[in-house]
Amino acid sequence: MSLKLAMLGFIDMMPMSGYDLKKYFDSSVQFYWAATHSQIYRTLREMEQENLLTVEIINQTEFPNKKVYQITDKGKQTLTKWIMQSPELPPVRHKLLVQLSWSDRLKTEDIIKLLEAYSEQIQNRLDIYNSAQQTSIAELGRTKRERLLWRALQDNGITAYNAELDWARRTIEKLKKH
Amino acid sequence: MSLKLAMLGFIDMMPMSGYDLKKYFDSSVQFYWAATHSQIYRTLREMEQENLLTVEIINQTEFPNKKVYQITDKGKQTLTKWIMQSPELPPVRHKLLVQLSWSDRLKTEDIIKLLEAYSEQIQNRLDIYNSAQQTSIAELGRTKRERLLWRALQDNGITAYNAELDWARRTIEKLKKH
DNA sequence: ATATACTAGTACACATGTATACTAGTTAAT
DNA sequence: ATTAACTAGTATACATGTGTACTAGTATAT
Repeated sequence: MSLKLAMLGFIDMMPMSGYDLKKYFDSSVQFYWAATHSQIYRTLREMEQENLLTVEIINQTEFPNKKVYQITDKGKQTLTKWIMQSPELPPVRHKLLVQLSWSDRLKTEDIIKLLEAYSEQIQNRLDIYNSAQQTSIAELGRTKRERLLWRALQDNGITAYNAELDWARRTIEKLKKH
Repeated sequence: MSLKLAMLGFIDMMPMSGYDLKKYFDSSVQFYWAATHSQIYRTLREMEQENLLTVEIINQTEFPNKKVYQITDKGKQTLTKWIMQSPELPPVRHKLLVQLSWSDRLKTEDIIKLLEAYSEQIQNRLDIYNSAQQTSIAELGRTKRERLLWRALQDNGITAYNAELDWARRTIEKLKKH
């Protein structure tokens, strides 16, 4: 449902192809709702069958032909309905925590190495979030309030990853003191 | 893989049935790696075929018969290998953020209601994390260091949800000032 | 007396996500 | 001259996760 929601939102901004959608996903929502191209093309076909979208085949000479999807009235109504759905807690799938659960069989230094490697990954992600490019995406919002919202989405990632980084450092300290 | 890792870890503590496993999942790892009973029973069969586990059917008179699974040597080796795997960033599937992405079509008060409903969910989750029951689970660790680790897992959840709660409140304030 | 919850599983169907291979022309780089 | 990257999609297999129905006996509650 959320994949369809995200896709509908983009297509509502502007009619576009699956190929375009994939690029928009990768440059914006990727960090809180990633999608592969297989998923996107499959879901476009589904949404067309559900009459949320209509297709038009655009013939191109220099490039392969493309299918441009447009949102229908039913699609717009569905979009609004989904946006207002009561929010749920994001499901967590935290592999590192599972690893740590059973890591008592490792040497303390190896547990610390796990946490340090993890911290590095987080730091890389934070670097991307703080990059000028990410910031400028939020400024593409169509209204002042939409820009405020998009900045809040970016803030969410930065806040969450900073908390995670703090936690990793605290945990490393506790292991060292132990 | 992580499901198998989590299951192997439990069975390595003590031979047990799928039914037992489900209960352990629900009372401990559930918040960072949830599993349904369908998934657990299916995966037990797979792991037996891969020679990570052996089964023994225990006949019971007052209850249905049960299948008790035990870890093999290969299972123990695999467990250690998986624990040491280089950590990855947890994939994020944050539906609320997708909703907020396209929420500019709502009234500001309705966006705030979304964020408030979300905060409530987080608060509920935090209450569970802070409950005496959750705390005592960490104290069941078999060694001092394992207890330290299990407390760190609990700390991870508390830290992450507090950060999320702070973010939601900040975002509500920004929307109100707007 | 009846309904509910617990124990312990099997069997499916379906939804969602991932990974690759394939086609096929165009442009840019080494 | 050849390789790589870009555009735009199809096809398919597989992995993972969710939901529900079914069996069947025991214990507890109303």
